Amino acid sequence: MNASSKPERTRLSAEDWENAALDLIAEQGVGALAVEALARRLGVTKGSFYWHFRTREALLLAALERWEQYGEREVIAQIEAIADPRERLPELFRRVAHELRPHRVYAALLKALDHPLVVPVMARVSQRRTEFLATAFREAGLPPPEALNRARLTYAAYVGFLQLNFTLGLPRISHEDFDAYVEHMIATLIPA
Amino acid sequence: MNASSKPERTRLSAEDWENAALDLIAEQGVGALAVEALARRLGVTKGSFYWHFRTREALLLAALERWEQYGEREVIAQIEAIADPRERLPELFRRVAHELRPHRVYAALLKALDHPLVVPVMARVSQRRTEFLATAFREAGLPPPEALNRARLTYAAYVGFLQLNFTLGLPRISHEDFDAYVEHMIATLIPA
DNA sequence: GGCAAACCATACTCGTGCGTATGGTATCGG
DNA sequence: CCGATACCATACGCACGAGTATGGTTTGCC
Repeated sequence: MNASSKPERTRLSAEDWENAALDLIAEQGVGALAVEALARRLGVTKGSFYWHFRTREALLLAALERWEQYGEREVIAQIEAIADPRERLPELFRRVAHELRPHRVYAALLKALDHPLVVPVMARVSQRRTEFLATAFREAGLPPPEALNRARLTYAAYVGFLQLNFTLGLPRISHEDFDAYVEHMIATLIPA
Repeated sequence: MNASSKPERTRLSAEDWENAALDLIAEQGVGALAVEALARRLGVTKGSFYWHFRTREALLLAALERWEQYGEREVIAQIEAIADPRERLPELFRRVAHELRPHRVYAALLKALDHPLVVPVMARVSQRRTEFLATAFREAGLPPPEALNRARLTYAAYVGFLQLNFTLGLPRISHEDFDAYVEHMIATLIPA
């Protein structure tokens, strides 16, 4: 029992701080990312932090870039591995719908679009994902201009869902209702 | 020329502060709502503010409630005035798409979902609007369970669109492309 | 025209969180 | 085993924004 019970009494690296920052952001939002709070969380003090980073913003930036790098690698790879292009979109929907961890950070960053540092990161990520969706819709048979609009619509629906059901706690949808909702999305957004 | 050139040298009421607060929120977000800044904007000092409100949070709360009250009255009334239920949804889409002012506040509040005070307000507003959409979809011929899911999907798409194209400045979509997008939404989300 | 209430200005206090200064302890190559 | 470098603790300074204290000015009303 020495994996995550006590705060791991080794010394820290910059990456440790970045990962801890992402955890904190996922749990309490960007606004809660304070250096003294993070230090307490890691069982050290500010003195440690300011050895690794020049400023609080530097940590935030590093954490965001880290997230941008290692964020969606697996999902995209898994989907592109599916042979039949017409099977990719429904599979993507269902797979994404049953994740949780990755959405937390994304939802937290959506709530923090005040902050100038997160805007460009979110813009890049959202842009890439929308384009990924657009090609998937083209491969599913939609003519290019419609594929792009459908991708925009789909990704907007994803983003909005996070806000409404994650951040706001709109009438806590049940497990079965959620599955029905996902199937409804598939039926209306993906061409037969 | 004495309507809005100089800051209106009359004395202020609580409502004046609330409206000014909403303007500021729409422009710069909830985070920028500071009492000294607002006071400067109105050409007075803090001394005035703390006569009208007990605290900064009290102002925010009052402003939010004000917005919740007088927010969507007209739109809903206009739409319900349309005789043919099947014409209501496309008309709603087009009409909402060509507004601007109301979306600014809503988008600003979406960015401020960190703040505990805005969450319940946004939850109530979003809930009501979703239900309004659901009945509209039922009136358009969708069976009740599907109507609800379609309403959720539609409203999520709206929220997501605001985030992606308003807050983030994703590739500034052109006017014609935007109209095409709206028509695409109508075609895919509204039953024939 | 004068008094009471409403409204506003000025000058503070105070908490909070960032950043700095400086000295201490662990770790590792030679 | 010893010095250099990496890592951390403690104790500060400092800016900024909320809230308070207190007194001044305007406005409505008798």
